[in-house]
Amino acid sequence: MESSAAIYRLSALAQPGRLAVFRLLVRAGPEGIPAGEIAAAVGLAPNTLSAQLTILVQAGLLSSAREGRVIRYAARPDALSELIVYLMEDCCGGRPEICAPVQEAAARAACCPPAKSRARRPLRA
Amino acid sequence: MESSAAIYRLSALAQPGRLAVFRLLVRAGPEGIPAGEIAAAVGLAPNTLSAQLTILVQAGLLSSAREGRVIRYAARPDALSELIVYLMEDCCGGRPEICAPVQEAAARAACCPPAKSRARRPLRA
DNA sequence: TCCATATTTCAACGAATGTCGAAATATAGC
DNA sequence: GCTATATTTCGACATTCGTTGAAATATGGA
Repeated sequence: MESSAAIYRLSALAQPGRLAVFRLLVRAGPEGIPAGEIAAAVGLAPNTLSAQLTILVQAGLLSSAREGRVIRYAARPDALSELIVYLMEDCCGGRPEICAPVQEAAARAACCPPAKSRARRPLRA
Repeated sequence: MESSAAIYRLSALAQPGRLAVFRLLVRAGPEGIPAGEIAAAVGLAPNTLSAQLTILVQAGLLSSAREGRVIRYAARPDALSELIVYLMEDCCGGRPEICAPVQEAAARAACCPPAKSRARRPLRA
């Protein structure tokens, strides 16, 4: 992931309204939520929310799809993966004890059993 | 983790200079780097860097320790864990296939073999 | 004590950001 | 075509943010 893309995603998330929207949509899953319902849920004016949604979409964090009169927004899990990987890059540099807790925390947060234990090769060191 | 703390950390990272500093210190490990060397590495004026370091410290992302005339700054891995966990919270809601890729990506990014395979209980569904 | 080095603090400036009201656009149903 | 609903776009405003130059503080050594 490129540095500038990471900045866009981080600053998109670094605002109370947008973070609330993103977390709401992460919880909502792939079906997403129409803009109007999002506005009601997070307590933002429709036009204000529209501006924030635009920023989240441009950052790649959300996808949008029109369904008749409503537009559904959904979180893009890949965008989150990429950002996390970028932030953790080279985080141990040969000292596994440093980033192992980070890894474990991420695994726990994922709140589901590991898909299948695939071969894990240490990239460095 | 509290929402406001997450906002502080995200906006601390959402700026090119600060993100460069944080990543540099993540790579540098627990020994950290003196402020002057950081300034030279990322190409910021000492006073500008000082302001950015203050923001990163206040967000809890860095620790600082004076050593004689220099002040060493180091990344706090726990702060990153907490932020990642917060962003991934409830990310699957009963649909493991959604966040499993995120979890695997995080595990790969950690670039070291899993510390020890401790019991992994699915938190939800 | 005096000086050099390392870092921070202060005040000020231009640029970017978030929110609001009003108007515009898009879709569905009659 | 007309009306109602859903959402976006536009223009303006106050606020916040990042950088700069100058001055201040802290530490170590002669």
